[in-house]
Amino acid sequence: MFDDFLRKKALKVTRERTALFDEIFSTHRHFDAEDLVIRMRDRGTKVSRATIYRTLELLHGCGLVGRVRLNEEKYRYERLRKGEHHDHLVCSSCGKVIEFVDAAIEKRQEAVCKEYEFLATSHSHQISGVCSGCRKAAGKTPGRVPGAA
Amino acid sequence: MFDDFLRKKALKVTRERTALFDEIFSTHRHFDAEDLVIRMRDRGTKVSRATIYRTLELLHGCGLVGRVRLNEEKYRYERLRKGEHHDHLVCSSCGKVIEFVDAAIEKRQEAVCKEYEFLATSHSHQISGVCSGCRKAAGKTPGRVPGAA
DNA sequence: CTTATTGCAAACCGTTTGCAATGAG
DNA sequence: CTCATTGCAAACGGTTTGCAATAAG
Repeated sequence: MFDDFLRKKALKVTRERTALFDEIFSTHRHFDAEDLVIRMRDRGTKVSRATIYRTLELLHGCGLVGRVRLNEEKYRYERLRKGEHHDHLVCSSCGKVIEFVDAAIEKRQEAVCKEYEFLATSHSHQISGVCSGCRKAAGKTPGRVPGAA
Repeated sequence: MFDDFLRKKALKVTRERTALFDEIFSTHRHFDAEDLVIRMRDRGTKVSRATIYRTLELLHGCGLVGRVRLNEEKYRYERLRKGEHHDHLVCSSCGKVIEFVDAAIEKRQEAVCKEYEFLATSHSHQISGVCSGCRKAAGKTPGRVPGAA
């Protein structure tokens, strides 16, 4: 599908782009650019950081990959499936990201936009806190992840 | 009130901190660090960028000022009044920020957290799109603000 | 006096970009 | 062949920090 997008735009299907797409779509995980640098290295495919950023931009532009700032300095990416949408619970202790969907919230958002005559194009909704795992482990050296908020 | 916080922590009430607090609390506007640099200069009080950042950190830490990344590279700050909370509609054309509160959404969030046994400490909810002003002005060179997304 | 705070400039960190070399079509 | 793409390293933009000078308590 990325290929279709590229061809339609007369862009080139390169080894790097294909490899990145494959790697990203091989899991459902959320990731940041640096994770991808490492995953590509581990996988044995060398791709420069610049290309990673440029490709993520393309994937984001065509709607295949979502990009959000969860109140951090860096972007977080996730593969997207069309028509699907969800919000996030972010654990500030271990960095875990839980996805949730709530129809009532979505509906209320539409109402709010209508009220302000606001034409929404996207939204991001994140709840920060401590996940159940870390709450249980409280006191027993919670698993602080390197980059967690 | 900032003074109380400082004294309680055995920190010093300096000319710079007082001036920054006064300036920030003189309006309700949202602002970024750079706005503050300019507002302080205009006001005739010279304060270094470093001190601005350090003071914002303090104000944020004690809950007097909120800090969010509205999917941009920089932080956005806003004065907070205790017990008060709101979410944001951000116009990607003119940069305007509209605040909104919706009890139903807040309630649903609590339900979601309960479901995942997640202990929420904060949340940020932003809807991006085009405000009514820009929608009306559409076609007539919308007022793109320098830093708008 | 003592210790926190300030301003400066340099460091930082993630991301973006100019440019020459490379490779897809 | 031609033009997009790549990798590198340097640039960027906002934020943070080490340090010597300064000022609050």
